[in-house]
Amino acid sequence: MIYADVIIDISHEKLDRTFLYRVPEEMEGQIQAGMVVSVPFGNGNKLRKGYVTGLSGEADFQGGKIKEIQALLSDEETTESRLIVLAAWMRQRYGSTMIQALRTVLPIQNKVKAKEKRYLVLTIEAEEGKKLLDQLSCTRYKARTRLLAAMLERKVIPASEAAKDLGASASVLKYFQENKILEIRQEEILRKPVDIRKIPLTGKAQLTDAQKQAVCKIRREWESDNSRTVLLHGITGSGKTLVYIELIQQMIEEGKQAIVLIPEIALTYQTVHRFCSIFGDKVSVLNSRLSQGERYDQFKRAKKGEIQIMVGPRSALFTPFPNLGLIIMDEEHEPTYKSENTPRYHTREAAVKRGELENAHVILGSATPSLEAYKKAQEGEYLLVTLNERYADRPLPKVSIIDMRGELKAGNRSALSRSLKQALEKCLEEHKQAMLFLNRRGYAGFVSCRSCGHVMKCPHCDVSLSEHQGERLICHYCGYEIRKPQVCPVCGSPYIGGFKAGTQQIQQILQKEFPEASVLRMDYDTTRNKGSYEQILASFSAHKADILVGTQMIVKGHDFPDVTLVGVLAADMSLNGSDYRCGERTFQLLTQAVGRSGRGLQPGTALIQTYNPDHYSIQAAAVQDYPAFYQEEMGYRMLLDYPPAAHMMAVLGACEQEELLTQAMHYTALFIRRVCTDAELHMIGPAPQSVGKVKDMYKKVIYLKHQDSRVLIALREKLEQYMEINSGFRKIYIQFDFS
DNA sequence: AACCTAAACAAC
DNA sequence: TTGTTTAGGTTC
Repeated sequence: MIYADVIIDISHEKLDRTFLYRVPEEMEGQIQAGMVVSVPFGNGNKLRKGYVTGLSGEADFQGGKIKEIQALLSDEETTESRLIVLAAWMRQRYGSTMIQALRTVLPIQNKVKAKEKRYLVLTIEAEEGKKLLDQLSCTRYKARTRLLAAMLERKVIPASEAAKDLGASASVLKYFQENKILEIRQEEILRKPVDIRKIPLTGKAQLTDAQKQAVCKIRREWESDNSRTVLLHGITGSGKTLVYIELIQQMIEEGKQAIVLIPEIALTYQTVHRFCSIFGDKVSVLNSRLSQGERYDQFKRAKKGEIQIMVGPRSALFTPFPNLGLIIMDEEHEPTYKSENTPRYHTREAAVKRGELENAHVILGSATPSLEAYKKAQEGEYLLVTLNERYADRPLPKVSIIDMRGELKAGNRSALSRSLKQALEKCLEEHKQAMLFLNRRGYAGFVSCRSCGHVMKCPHCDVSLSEHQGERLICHYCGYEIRKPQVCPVCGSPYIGGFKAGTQQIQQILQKEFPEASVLRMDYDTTRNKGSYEQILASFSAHKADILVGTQMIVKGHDFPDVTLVGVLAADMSLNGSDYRCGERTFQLLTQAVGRSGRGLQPGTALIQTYNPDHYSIQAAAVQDYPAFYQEEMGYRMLLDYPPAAHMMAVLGACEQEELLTQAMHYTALFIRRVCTDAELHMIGPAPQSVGKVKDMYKKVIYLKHQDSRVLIALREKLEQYMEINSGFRKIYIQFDFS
């Protein structure tokens, strides 16, 4: 007798576990984990869909109430079954309900109405049709005659075309339908988000020797018995994409499919363009701006074998390809690869897991690898492949670090240093382009009163309001907006003003300083409309503007050959974060930003403005020395037991009532101390999260560090049980976050 | 989600 | 006492 563990397809926390069902004898040979079955459930024995997650020889459930599986809804092992195994792994690794994990992994969330196209199909023989046509042409039925003549010629005509070009109204169609002369057939059409026709096929570019060597090294690894994940470390401008393209080509020739992961929507435009120009309609795209229906259609197309390459952000990892051969994760270090929703999975880990389950190769690519990946490469768990030369021997840009404290001493209080101003002048004279990077959107970072020091804060969040153009104050966390007050609301002083320039202000300053130059701005505020992102990039790429000012979204992956100057306006901004990763983040942003310069024929320069010119992240980024940075940063992580030196789990709590949250987190800490007496476990907190209140929700956190991730996972499971039983946690939202 | 049960509540 | 609403529990 065989039993199956089945998860019922009902989204409810309390149903989020397996139920044991008996497998009827006739199914014993076919049933497998991952299959979709129909089972009687609940008091009314209503038939419901369920997922088989495992099979066992004996029943570990007593009570004699075990019911029998009604039917198999899928009759073969599907791609989805492997995705279900991936979901089970995610549930266990990151902590979530199985249904939540299944929902992130399986595209079938809610039924989406398929878009349809209607066709007219002739159902009578040609001869009979001709006879009819002769009869009709003698009558006054002009529209009927026209339609029949066209139908005889083409047999199948799209309904829209018949209506528009032939003037075939509904009454005409009705006549033909009633006399069984033609039929209207409906065909589901799958929406295509990329219009391939607009992108010309260009074919592949020649690989450089360094790229060829990298490809060879990767292929050799793939031929070995237990091939490892590859970490492709290529400096900015070394042409990692060409290496990807070469390897994808190989996969397609072998009849396999490839997934290309990119950090976020921002990057899709250029990457997709690049892939489409080589692989044409074999490519499809996913991004968060696609509608539910479009998104679902892309998965369907992949499953049907219509496409071979899927390009998209982290959700593209779950594309149900029938024979997945390769997963490429570009810009592997990007923080957007970490999911913010439960299960809070990291795409890197999930990609490696999926590669393992599907027997597919995985390549992680970056100019500034995450410490996690680089450490694994150093230890031999990943294969490290390095690209050390820029494409076509272009030199790396000359970088100077500008000490802004010196500027202050010299009496320059502007956001632009004197050297940057000079460099901009020179750049504009030579008719080249410049990019200025400032990671602060809006007009000013915060607004405060010069006489009493009062800072304008958001009433719903624990952050200061940012000033935007048009005398508006906006909260960047919840979107709360008010008019800028004329006088200080506390002391009544009129001396109230903004501090710390944002991108809007920089744009204004530039327009004033360089009235003849045209300045584009790209940040969250200018890219909210569909297509605006592409528009800005396209117009800057066509040299319709001289200077591009923007937040971090401008530093990633773009290739503008005319840019010879990059200016980083406040390099230390990301250094002052409360996260242990801020050094790494700063290094990555700066390296990527500096790498935008000098990608064309002209050598480039870069200027980094900072108040911390001696910080190792800034120093290492200036000379693009990753190993040096890694050494330094890793030493710091080891010292303080931060990942990847140890594993860390954050217990995040959120609640509308501050008191309740404080108590609950206090008891959580006590519980942790009680159940885990391991001296190796380091606990920090409970403490307020870096932003202690967002949208009227108070937020607190406990950090737990341990060398062994299994200890943390076990602890998480105990905590989940504790919180399930204890009614004090009813109103508290708890999330677990691994890093 | 769908169903059942017990408790709370209102009306007779 | 009886009917009606509602909160809470159970589902292999």
